[in-house]
Amino acid sequence: MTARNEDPTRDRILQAAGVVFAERGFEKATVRDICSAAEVNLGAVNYHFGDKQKLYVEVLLCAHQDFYKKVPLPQWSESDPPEQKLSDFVRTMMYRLLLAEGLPWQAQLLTREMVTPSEACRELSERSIKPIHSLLVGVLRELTPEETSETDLEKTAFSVIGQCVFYKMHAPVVETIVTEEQRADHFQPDQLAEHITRFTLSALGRGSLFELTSTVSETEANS
Amino acid sequence: MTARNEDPTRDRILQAAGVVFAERGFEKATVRDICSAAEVNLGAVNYHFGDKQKLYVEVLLCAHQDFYKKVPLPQWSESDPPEQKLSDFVRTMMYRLLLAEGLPWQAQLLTREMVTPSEACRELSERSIKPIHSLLVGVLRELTPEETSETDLEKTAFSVIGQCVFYKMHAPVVETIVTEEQRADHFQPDQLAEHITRFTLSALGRGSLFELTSTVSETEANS
DNA sequence: GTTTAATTCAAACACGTGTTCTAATATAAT
DNA sequence: ATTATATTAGAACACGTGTTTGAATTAAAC
Repeated sequence: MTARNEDPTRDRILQAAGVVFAERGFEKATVRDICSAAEVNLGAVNYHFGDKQKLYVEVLLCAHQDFYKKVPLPQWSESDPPEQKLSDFVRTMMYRLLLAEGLPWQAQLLTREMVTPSEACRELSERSIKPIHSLLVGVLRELTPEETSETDLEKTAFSVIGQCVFYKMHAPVVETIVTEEQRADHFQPDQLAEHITRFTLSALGRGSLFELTSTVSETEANS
Repeated sequence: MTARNEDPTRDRILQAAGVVFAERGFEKATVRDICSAAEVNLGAVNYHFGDKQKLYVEVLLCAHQDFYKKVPLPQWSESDPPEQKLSDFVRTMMYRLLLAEGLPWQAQLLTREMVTPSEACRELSERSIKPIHSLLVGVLRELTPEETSETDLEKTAFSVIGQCVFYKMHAPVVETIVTEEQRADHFQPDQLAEHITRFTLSALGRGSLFELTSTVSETEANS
């Protein structure tokens, strides 16, 4: 049948476990579900991976490698204005967070770990998170005074990320507050990204929140 | 309801279930734990409440009533400057979120529901969330131009709340990025509240983030 | 005091979970 | 072909969960 493509049950498990874990998370995903999805015997997980947790770590590792090969972090040319970089960063963030359903399971799984890291493999989650964080800090450094402390930069980064993640994590909350129409009309990823970008730029003294379309303008609206 | 209370095991269960649910959440809290903590027979939960879920709803209802009688939302005098109101709001938020351990279990439980609402009783969670949200929107309205749309106000409110909630929800992430010392020195509730307040005010065109230490932060302004 | 209902208690039940066991089978080396 | 090893299969195990049961006990009513 299959020459040597994807038949070794180990790979089938890895694949199936990926989507099941991505859908349900570590706790709620059962070994039986995974084996059933992989069309593999129940004992196979323990035979090939030792136990459920080791399988999870393995899956996460693969997802991490796959994903960051296929979807590397954006890299701008040095000359790009930092406002543009921030805008891109936020938009990418919102896309990843809110459209993860449509993306391959790797993205979903990593997003899940980023948002609710499992106590199992913190070290691994760090590897997904830290690059994103430093990228953002780098952009923010271009947008803040020279003498800004590292601590303040980090808090600012958390302010940006906090805004983004909120819409993913607290979708239920948002749903109870804004109407269906409002959400359809004004709470789509692009619009949210624009709001967050403008809010942040305004906080950093670049542009103002509501008045002008100021993403790349030079208006020094100070008060 | 019943004039006579004190010991009826029902109350003991309610009390014990409160702290156990607050600590571990609905899923991870076991009926055995609760009954053991209440020093009550295992079957008592089912006898008095039907099942675990009905008990949870009951507990949440009580917590909600208790908490909002004891700790009502802050109400300022009309004359208070809106900057002060925002500062108070954010600080209260951070205290509730980050110091919930020290607060009675009701706060912890409600915070938990606010942050990860259980599918069981969404309607109940709404009752905790909406007042907070409208309070914030009210404050923000004073801080934004008249013509600001309701939608923009709401996004701005989510920007504020997102920043606050981030430190609660993603504590693990923060821990991987900032060092222990940094956290002890610069990431305490008061300092985070100040950053968030200044970030937000700056975004709204009031004050600037890093330069001046103008805003209300240290001044003991109790009302 | 007797009777009746409500409550407590210990034990067991039903079920889902991760894991392990042993025999059967495929795969490869000799 | 024979042997040795690696893998699979299905069943069973061990354990934790919420829930139920039925007898024992208490409290109340008559």
